[in-house]
Amino acid sequence: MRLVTWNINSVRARLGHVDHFVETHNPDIICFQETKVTDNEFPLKAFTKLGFEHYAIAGQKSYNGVAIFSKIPFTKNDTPLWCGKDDKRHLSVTFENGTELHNFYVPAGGDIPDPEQNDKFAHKLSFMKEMTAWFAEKKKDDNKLILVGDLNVAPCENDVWSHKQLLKIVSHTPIEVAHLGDIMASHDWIDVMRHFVPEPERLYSWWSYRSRDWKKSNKGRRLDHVWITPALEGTPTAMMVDLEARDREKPSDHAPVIVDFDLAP
DNA sequence: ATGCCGTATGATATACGA
Repeated sequence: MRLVTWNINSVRARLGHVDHFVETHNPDIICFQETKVTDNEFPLKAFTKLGFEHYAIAGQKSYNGVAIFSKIPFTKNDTPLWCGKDDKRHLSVTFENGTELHNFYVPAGGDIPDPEQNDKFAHKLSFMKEMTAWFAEKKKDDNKLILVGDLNVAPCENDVWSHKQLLKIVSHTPIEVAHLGDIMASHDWIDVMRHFVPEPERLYSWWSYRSRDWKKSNKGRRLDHVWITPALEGTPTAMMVDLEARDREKPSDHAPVIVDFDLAP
């Protein structure tokens, strides 16, 4: 089973990229973030044409939005109102073998890394705290869970181009890294990307639009994640960040992360 | 942190991304 997480930065602006990606990598399941489209405007036909018969979408106008497309059947689960907002940042589905997939888009958090001065940063921290409490509440040793998405935190030193220079930059501040660590501890989550590419190797999934040559400057960050619970330990067989997608004409600023599992959900 | 791009919107300026 091949699973993908991809912050697409507008699904409608990126349909050609999706076609190319699916033809090249033939995923079974794709989780998108930042679809930026309401459910009634979602370009579903493009996905059924690609063979994704099963889907769950939760979007809003302009901002946010998550979606799951799958060739494997699932049932959609109810999800909480994170921070009391219905802002379309989480989808959860369960496959027939009981594996539960969670697709998250954690708030970006704005520019100033101080919850007193910046409501967006306060929202990000609260969102992560709620995730910790929610998964702690849900925890059972035999839970087969996969969590993917744009978590907007690059936790390891080599998840960013300069650990030292980004310590006060939102996405790599110690408080965010600690909050992400709390979520990981809440269900003993395993970081699948770092299982395949351990520190101190550099590992990024996002590069700013603002550099002239993203590949040459390579000032990236690992904001996208794939985690599994211990009940699924050993099932991932390969991981790849698709740099080619980031290098195409008018790309998303995030690259797709591909993980292969020895699983038949 | 540098550098200033990209998406979306009752748009031609502004919010947001990170």
